[in-house]
Formats: sequence, C-alpha cells, structure tokens
Amino acid sequence: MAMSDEKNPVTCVVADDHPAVLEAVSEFLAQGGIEVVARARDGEEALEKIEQRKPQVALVDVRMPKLGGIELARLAQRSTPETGIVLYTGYGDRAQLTEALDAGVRGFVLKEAPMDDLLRALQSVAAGGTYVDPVLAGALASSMSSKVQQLTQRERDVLRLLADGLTNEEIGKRLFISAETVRTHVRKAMDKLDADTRTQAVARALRDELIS
Amino acid sequence: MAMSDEKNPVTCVVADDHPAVLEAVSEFLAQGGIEVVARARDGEEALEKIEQRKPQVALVDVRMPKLGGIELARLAQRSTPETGIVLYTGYGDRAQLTEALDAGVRGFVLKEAPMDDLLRALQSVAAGGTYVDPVLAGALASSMSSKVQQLTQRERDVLRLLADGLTNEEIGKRLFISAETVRTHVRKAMDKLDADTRTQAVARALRDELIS
DNA sequence: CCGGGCATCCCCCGAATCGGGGATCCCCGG
DNA sequence: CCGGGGATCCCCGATTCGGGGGATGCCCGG
Repeated sequence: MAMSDEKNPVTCVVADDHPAVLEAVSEFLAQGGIEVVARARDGEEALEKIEQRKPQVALVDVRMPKLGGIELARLAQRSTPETGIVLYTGYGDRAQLTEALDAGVRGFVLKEAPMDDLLRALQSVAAGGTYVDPVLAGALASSMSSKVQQLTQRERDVLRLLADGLTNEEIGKRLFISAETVRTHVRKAMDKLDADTRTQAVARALRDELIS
Repeated sequence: MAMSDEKNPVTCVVADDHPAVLEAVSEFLAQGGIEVVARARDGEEALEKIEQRKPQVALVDVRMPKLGGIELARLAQRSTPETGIVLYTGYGDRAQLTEALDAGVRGFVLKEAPMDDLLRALQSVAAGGTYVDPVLAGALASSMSSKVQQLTQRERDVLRLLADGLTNEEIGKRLFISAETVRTHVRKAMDKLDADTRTQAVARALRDELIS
C-alpha cells in the first residue's frame, strides 16, 4: 500500500516509570513519524505489551519497578526476538552498556542527549541495526582499555550482600559457599572494578548500577 | 484588572537536564494554567533565569549539571526570596528532604507521582504554602522515628572518601585529622544510618544521595 | 552559665579483612 | 585435547574494623 520507508511508520512500545518522560517521549516520537502502539509504566507491563503487539522496537527505561530494562531485554529477546530493544538511561554507564548489549539490547540512548537522537536510534534499530549514544561509545573505549569490566553473576551476588552490611561469613551462609570463596569473589570484583577496598568496589558497583 | 486567582496565572521557571522532562513538564504546566516564563537545562542557567524573571515558583530537578537543585535553592533563596523553589526528584529520599527543606525548598515532588501533583505543589507554593509529596511525607515520619538521620558535614566528607576506596589513615591525611578521628566519624555515621558495616553505611549514603 | 552537639584525639580487645599465594573441578570452544 | 574462565576452597601474616570506653575544646542557645 504505502511507500517503502517514508510512509511506513516504525511501531514502538514505550516504557518509563515517570509519567512525564512517558508522555513527552511518546508524543515526540509520534511527531517524529513513529507509531507508539503501547505504553508501560514498569518492566512487567512493558514485557506484556511487547509480546502482545510485537512492535519493531521498544524504548525502555533502564530503571523500572518490578523488572529493570536489562532483564526485560533478556526476556523479550527470547519471547519476541523481532522487537529491537532500545534502552533509555539517565546515567552514562560504562560497564552496564556491555551487560546490556549481550542481554540483547540493540540501542542505548542517554536522557541527556538531544531528543532527535531517539529518532535516529529507533530508526536504526528498526532497520535491523544498532545505536549507541556517541557519549557512551566514547566512554566505552576508555573503559575497555582499563579492565574487561563485567562482573560475573556470583560476583554481583556477593557485592549486593556486601552492600547490605553482611560479613563474609554471613554471605557464605546465605549463598551456601564458604567465607573463603566469598573472599575470592570480592577480590576478583575489586580487581575488575579497579577498587582498592571492598567498600570502594560496592560504591562503584552501585554508581554503575551493576547491583541494586 | 483580572480576577483574583482564577485568571492570574502562576509564573514559573522550569529546570531539568533531560530535554524530555523539560519539554513534557513545561507543556503540562502550560495546559494546567501555569505560565512557564523560562526553562533551564542546568543549575546555573536556572539560577540566572530565576534572578532575571523572579517567577512566583521554580520547578527544578535535584540532579543537574553544574549546580544541584539543593544548592540552587540555597542560592536562589538569598538572591530571590520571592520565588518558591519546588524540587522535582526521581527518587524518594528520606534524609535529603530535610536537607532540602532547610535549604529553603518549599515543595518536594516525586517524578513517579501523578503529574497533577505538580499543579497542586506549584499552586500551593505560589500561594505561600509548602508541598511535600505524600509518599515522602509518609517515609519522613518513619525515618524520623528511627534515627535523627542527617549526617554532619564531616561525616559526609569521611563517607565520600571511604567510597573512593581510601583507608582511615589516608582519609586522615587528606582531611588533616588523625585516623582515630576518622574512625569516630565513620562509627557515628554508621550509627545514624543504622548500618552494621562501613560498607553498608556507604551503600546507604549513596542510595539516599547523601553523598556523591 | 551550663547542657548539648560537633569535632578532635586516645585506649583496648577480639573479630574480620587485606593481599598474596596455591589448588581443584567443570565446562565450553578452538 | 588442551586452554581458559568461572566457581569453589584453603593458608598465611599484617592490618583494619567494630564496639566499647573516656577526654578536650568550641560554640550556640536556653
């Protein structure tokens, strides 16, 4: 019926727990020639909408109630691989970008970026490509140089409990491993995060949204 | 000339570093009968606009480049006391609310709240009153009950350096105090934050945006 | 003038942590 | 089949931490 690309609107689901952002972004996208087929206020709702509508792309906030953007991407990837996930984040994470990418995320846009970037990202991803915020792309290079960054699941588990004030002993009991092993995980995490103390490791993990 | 309150639009400056939020909020306020006389993308810009336009209220994000919402409020309070500052924050802080209030902030709204709350808050503040998000108000009561919460400057200094991976000894050198004193500050902070370990204290301080 | 909060410094003791090593197992990909 | 990464466990000596105690000086408000 319609023309090839000009008049073939990209379908999109938008998810954000802030009404203001949800409203603004949806409207902006509509004006930019993107068809917003559904909106969601948390991760679970977003997943449902994605599975129902199977849009070409989904623009989701990283931090959302019930289900974060990354986990959402992982799940959506299995159930609805035809939908490209674009993360919309308020903070420029170096390491989380990597995590997001291998969770199946295909786009990464900072909220600080000009809104036009959203259109570029969504169109690029809808076309089967990828998009990473230029600021992030730059930061990625520098973080790549330092350490591989990217904690293992176990290391994150340990850091999370550490942030909750548990001792090695207590963490061991909680995870059914010995305190010695906990020490090992903490040390490896410190190593990857380039931290001098376990406290700094937790602080960095929190800042980069790797945990909690 | 005009009617008393119905047709006397409240003047407002809006500041947020996210273009989406800035756009959405401004438009929403306009539709809600509030006159947005200026917008700003960072704290310094916001302060300028406030001093120039002297609006009845200013709706500002807590986290902004160059100048945070709290500091902005403190400065604006001195130069332009006729303008009521309303903070717009994405995260519900228990302790920061107190800090904000005695910085001269008169309104505190969560981004998660229905947007209508913004109108209520701005109108209330413009009328010389105050407004605190009901969710926050509730949380305040509970945090009041536990501990006084509210770290001293020194305690924050120490926690910040602790989060950067420094040891007591190093922190002492940096702050020109003995390591023993550092220990004292850390213990008091742990006490106030109800933390079992220094690591947990830092984690909580980070979460509550008391530091960094 | 006296209490209270803050910042500073000091002591003790037992437990935990740090930084370094080494070691085993398993699984996956070349 | 072998290497490498992840997860698991262990040992050591030196240092730090957590939780008590007490002490001094300052400044502010009742």
